[in-house]
Amino acid sequence: MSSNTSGGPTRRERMRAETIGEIKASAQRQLLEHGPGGVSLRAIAREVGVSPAALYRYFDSLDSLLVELCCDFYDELIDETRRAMDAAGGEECHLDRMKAWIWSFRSWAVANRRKFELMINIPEGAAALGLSLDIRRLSWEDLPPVTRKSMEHAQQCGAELAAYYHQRNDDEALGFAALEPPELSDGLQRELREKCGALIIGEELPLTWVYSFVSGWVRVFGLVTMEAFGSLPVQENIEEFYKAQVLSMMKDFGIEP
Amino acid sequence: MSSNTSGGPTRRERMRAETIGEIKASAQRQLLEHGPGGVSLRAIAREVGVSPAALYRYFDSLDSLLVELCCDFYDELIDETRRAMDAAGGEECHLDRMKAWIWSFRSWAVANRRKFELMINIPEGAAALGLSLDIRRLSWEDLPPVTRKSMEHAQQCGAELAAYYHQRNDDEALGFAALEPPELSDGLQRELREKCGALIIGEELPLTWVYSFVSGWVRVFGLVTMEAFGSLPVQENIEEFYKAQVLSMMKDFGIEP
DNA sequence: TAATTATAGTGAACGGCGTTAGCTAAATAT
DNA sequence: ATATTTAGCTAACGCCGTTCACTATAATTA
Repeated sequence: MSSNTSGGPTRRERMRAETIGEIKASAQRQLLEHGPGGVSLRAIAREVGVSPAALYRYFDSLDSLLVELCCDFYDELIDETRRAMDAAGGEECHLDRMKAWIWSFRSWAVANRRKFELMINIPEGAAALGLSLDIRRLSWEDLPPVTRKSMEHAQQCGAELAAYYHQRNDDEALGFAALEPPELSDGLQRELREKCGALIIGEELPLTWVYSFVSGWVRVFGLVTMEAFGSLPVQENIEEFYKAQVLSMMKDFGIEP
Repeated sequence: MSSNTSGGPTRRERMRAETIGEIKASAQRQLLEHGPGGVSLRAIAREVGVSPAALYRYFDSLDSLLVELCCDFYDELIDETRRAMDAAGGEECHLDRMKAWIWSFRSWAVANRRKFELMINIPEGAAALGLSLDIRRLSWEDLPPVTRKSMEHAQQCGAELAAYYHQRNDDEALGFAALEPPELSDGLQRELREKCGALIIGEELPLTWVYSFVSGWVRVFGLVTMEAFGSLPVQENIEEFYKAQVLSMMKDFGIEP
């Protein structure tokens, strides 16, 4: 007597989904209160009103529960970033959309320090972009889920850069704009183009653009993690400092506002 | 019957110091093998050949043992950096000494990922520079020990920047060299000067220099942490990429090699 | 409808953990 | 020689993640 004949999810499937939701909600509460490492299966079981062993019907282990949480957080981040980018302007506003990406990344990470901590410390997630080497030989579907989400997030920005590049390239009056890198060996050039170009940005761009992208990526990553971990020297005027840093970056890239 | 009459440490003090050494050594072994979080008091006790409770004669808790380990690691890092800087050149070579600082920081962090992980994740250590606000009202001796060490490390580089500034300032032929920041509010200007200037660099420098220093600091921190956590896009030609980044930074600051 | 199978749940146990309390023996100090 | 400080012990408390054997209950099949 399954309701599957009417197409929708089974009654059991609904119950199961709801239970999973409760478990995750409880785990998230504990994460927000005690930080990663303060999340305990037994405490979750107590809160949900079930025996500890029962949780193993829903998750393989505490770790895999945390990984799933992590993926959810990436989805949150990606959604919010998408919204912020769309609010910044539609087509032809790629520069503003990139700024919106940076800014919403920062705000989300700061407003959700604990979640962000977890995302950074999750082993497979941290090695997200670093795995690029093996990534090339792996199909997208077989990547560790956190890695995939993390790349999805990076690509939001990379795609915008590519669009911006084409926009400037089509309009001959604008010409090119990118940081001129020092002389680079063939090996590094290839690595930059293959990994960062094809994987992050999604298509092949000139070396100057790829180098600029990676340089900017490192700066933004540094800013966001330092602020989230509380090790940014500036503390009272952080927002302004951020904006100044973005302006400096653009100036370095030869982009005037 | 204490050997204290002859000035040296007591027999008991020697024993105690040796035991502390054994404990730390065992803890470090576990850290290197299993990462932070994989260090257990009971396992240490087993390895040292003593009951778990006995360890509490030497350390207040597992956490404080980890904090002490952390301080030792900072000493290691600071020592190695000092060596590298001295090897890079004596007086008048401040630029090379700063490069050496960056480079040895990077190599140490990569060669000692596990230790570096611990240093980053130790709560009070991470908030090192971020605490600057309260730091101003605290005497140096009362700072959390990890914070002090971390600042000591940063100051190694900051002092060099100050010396470089004076060198260029004295020699009128060279003039100034620093990144021109965008227009900054009075509040941010004061914060930069007070916290980063007085605290990191050790003396007051022009705003352009302080801004350049903090900008560079963020970039280096981003690079080092990303590489240590394996999330740097470039993987095969990291060293060259690093050197390129340093060159780009210098170029941005208006410093030609 | 009756028999069967898949699923969500239980309780008890294993081995691990950090930490505390109370005790003993040895080393030091008086 | 006596008193005191110190290093060590055992045992226990209350956590933890995880596994195992077992039971109802819901869904499927004959």
